[in-house]
Amino acid sequence: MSIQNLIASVNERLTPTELRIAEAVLDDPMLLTFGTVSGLADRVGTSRASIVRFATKLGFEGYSDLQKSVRDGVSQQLTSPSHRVRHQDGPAAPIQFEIENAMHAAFVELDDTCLQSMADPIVVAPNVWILSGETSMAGAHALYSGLSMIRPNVRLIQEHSTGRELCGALPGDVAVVFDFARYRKNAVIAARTLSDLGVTIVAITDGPLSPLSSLTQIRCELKIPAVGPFDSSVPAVIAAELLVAQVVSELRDEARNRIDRLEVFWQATGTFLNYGPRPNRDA
Amino acid sequence: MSIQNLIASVNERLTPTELRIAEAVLDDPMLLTFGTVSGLADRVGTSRASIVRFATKLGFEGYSDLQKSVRDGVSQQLTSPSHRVRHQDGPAAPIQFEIENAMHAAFVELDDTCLQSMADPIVVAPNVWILSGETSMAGAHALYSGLSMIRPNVRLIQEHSTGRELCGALPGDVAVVFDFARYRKNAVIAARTLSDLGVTIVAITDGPLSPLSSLTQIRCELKIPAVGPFDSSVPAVIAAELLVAQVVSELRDEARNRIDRLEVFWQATGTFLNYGPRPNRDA
DNA sequence: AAAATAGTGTAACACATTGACCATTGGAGT
DNA sequence: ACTCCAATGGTCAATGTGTTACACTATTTT
Repeated sequence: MSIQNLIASVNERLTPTELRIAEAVLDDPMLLTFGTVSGLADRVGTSRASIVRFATKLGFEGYSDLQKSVRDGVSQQLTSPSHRVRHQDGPAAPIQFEIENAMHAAFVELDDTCLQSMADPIVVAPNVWILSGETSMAGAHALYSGLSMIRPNVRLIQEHSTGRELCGALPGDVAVVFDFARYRKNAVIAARTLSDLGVTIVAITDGPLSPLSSLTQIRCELKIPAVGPFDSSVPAVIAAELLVAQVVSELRDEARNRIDRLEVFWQATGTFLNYGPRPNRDA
Repeated sequence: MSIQNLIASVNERLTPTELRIAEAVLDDPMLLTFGTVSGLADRVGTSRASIVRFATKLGFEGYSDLQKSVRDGVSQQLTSPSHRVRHQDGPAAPIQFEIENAMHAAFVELDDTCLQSMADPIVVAPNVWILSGETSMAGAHALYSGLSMIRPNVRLIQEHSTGRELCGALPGDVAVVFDFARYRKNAVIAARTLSDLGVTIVAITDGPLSPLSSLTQIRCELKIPAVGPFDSSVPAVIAAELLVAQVVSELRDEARNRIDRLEVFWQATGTFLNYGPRPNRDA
């Protein structure tokens, strides 16, 4: 059983310090294979005793025992060459290539100018409506999730309730519409109706030939790769996330305040398991 | 320069004892990687001092220096590509770079073995339940969208109706749970309850330290980059899409038939604007 | 508010490793 | 025979290792 699985099996019972040890070990397993108790303790910023306790909690006699176990695993890996080939190229190699291509293209398309032109109307609009076909819902959901955390009056429209929900749309509002080849009739018609109403349309779609492209200049055009029989949502999700980030940077304090208030709610309702400082946070 | 080459370069000047040491080391390099002076001395049948002299003759400061050199070589050999990816990201890497790194890591993690272990239970389960925190909903939605097109009884559980919906779960069912750092209490508790009920848990999460990891062996562990103030859903979406593709390839005709029937419905209800052959189709 | 408990660090320990130093061996040359 | 010298083995203090017992703190329970 690998050290990762071993940690996984007890991760609920780890103390804060032991968690830090686990993180360090998972981040760089070499620390265990070659390292010493003292080295690991210094690296984690704890005492040697805690390292030993960590080893015993994992079910070993002590650190030496744990290290021996890890080394045995490493020896096996080294002697069997199968391990090295397995990870080179997965079965998804062509898919991987396609998706990475599409991602590159998406990042090129979503440059500052494009993102700004899409974010500007969202910043000032009283209401933001998000429309999407059922199959490209992942991108719409990412946008909804992000936007609704940083500004009010964001609504994700489900296909079955298009009319009922959209009847509240007013001139000056913004509608962000996701739609890709084999364009959903429902989404396109709703977008056209909103456009006629004076709602600004922001289109996230797949090319100048899209029916959405004729509705608005504010749009981005993505390359959509296939994963198995279906289209990938990854480009749409990236577009949504970058758009959210752009809106955040334009709203500045307003967005930050809202996030702070949201955080208060989360803490009060005990939404999350841990409230410690996030591992990767920078804004 | 490898230890073999190093020995070769001085083999003319080795004393008989040193030759025996060299033979032992070449025969089993692990002796050097993990062994001690005493161990090696006993194995060769000589004194510890001779081992040290051997090390200095090879050009090192002492035995420790030699061992360090060997270990560095070994480390490079067995550092997996995914690990290398994870470690090359600097402190302030641009978003694009971070996301592409995370994608690479995701493709490495989601190899055949991993995808199969996750797809197998989904293929045979009577019911599939998809759980997710609100913030990682995009991945869950991608999975729901894909799976529900290729098999029946797939349900996406919203946080507010967890209890009402999940009470229909039975042993033998499968629950696919998305959850990432700052784990949603709701999702974790629901997963644990289902697990106790005898439902197979498939976890898409962010490491062995996730509370989900202690529930099941069937899981994948993704690196989640940050986009602005929020976490990216891209890795979760990719995992979902690859998983769908894997399930499709295992279901084969059953999935194809279902897609065909769905197509008939779409045509009958005029869901799409154009019915021409899809641009990117291959399965 | 007091007591019990869990978590953590400090200090002491027993032991292993290491390389410098010295002793012994064994053979080659004078 | 004797010296010389490289090769080898042994000893030992210094350092570093893993481990354990104990004390302190924070948290929870009573």
